[in-house]
Amino acid sequence: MALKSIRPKAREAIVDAAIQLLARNPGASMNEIAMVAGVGRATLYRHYSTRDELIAAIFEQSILETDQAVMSSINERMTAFEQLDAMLRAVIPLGDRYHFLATEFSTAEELHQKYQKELSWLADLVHQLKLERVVAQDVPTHWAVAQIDQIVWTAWREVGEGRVASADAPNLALRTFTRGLA
Amino acid sequence: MALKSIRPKAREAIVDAAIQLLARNPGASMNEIAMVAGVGRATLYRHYSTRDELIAAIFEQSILETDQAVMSSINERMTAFEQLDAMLRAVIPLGDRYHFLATEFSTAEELHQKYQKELSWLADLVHQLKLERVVAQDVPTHWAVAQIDQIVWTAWREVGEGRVASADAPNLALRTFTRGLA
DNA sequence: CAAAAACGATACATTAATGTCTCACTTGAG
DNA sequence: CTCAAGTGAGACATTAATGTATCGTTTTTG
Repeated sequence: MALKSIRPKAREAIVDAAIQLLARNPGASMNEIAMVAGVGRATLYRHYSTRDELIAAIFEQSILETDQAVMSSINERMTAFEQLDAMLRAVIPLGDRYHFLATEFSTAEELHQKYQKELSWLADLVHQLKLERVVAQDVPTHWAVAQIDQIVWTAWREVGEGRVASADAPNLALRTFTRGLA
Repeated sequence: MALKSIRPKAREAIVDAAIQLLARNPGASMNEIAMVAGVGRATLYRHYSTRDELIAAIFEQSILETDQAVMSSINERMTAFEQLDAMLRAVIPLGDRYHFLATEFSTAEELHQKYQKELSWLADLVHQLKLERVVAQDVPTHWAVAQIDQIVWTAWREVGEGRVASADAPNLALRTFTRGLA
């Protein structure tokens, strides 16, 4: 088989498969993950010696990737509204990774703190959106943050199911967030 | 113990506990469910001899309760917008039950069809909302349905966490759906 | 009060997933 | 080419959950 890739870093394949599977079904087994990753179960355990360790790695990578995607798509000179727009465009394609952060998985203290940091960034953004009158003052910040979470996840899913074009999703999401469906 | 309730129907307690637990953690064990229901594990199995059977019962009851709650809160003379309003008020307190229908659980054919019926009812409502210009024509119906799902679930959770007063939740949800957060 | 039904507790077999280990094979570096 | 490292396959022990069965007790019903 000339196409057989020459042993690409197994860790990446494992983490990708795990994110993909666990985002849809939190109960996915190590066996399934190994198979989807195209890797022996033993190899999986060589890289991540327990299930918790694997999940922690996924969690960390999810934070890293989404954080990096967001940070490299925004800058200080943008308005909060523009930042929200850029953030949605950057994050929706990573919806599966993003979902890991939203559905509180691991209870490990360190990871939980990193996630809280992400959340507080979002809360800050919402706060600025209020100052720019994009979000009304009387909307609870928690509610707005939760809506962003849900809209990102929904947009990713709808694109994945082929019901919304990937190019349209960020526009639809942004519009839904700010003006609703009217 | 004078307060010890005199053997209320165990089935209700079991189903309630199961809905409550499984909505939050789809992997909850029969043991946990029995304990939360205040019932022996053996008794649980006397009523539902397998886990799948229990889940099917929950699924059915969830459809029944939400359907009944919705149908008894609306009537033909209401506009679609008023129906949406009434539906949110009726369903948000049942958010955990509602979530069962949204997160496709059982793959049993019969149950799946019942759920599809619920979904198509929602799709019809969205269609009428478009005619009433509450929802814009160019919003995909699937997207609108997904938003209703997500908003109901989010509202229930926020109320449960104590971040939103239960009296405010339906207003907030309706407003978010129609006008967004602006 | 007395029989029948439902219950709690507990023991037990079964199953599925986790985690460990070994061995033979493939790949890549020197 | 050779050797070390990484890999796949699979055997194995361990654990946790599922589902079954029994027994003594409590509750309900008639």
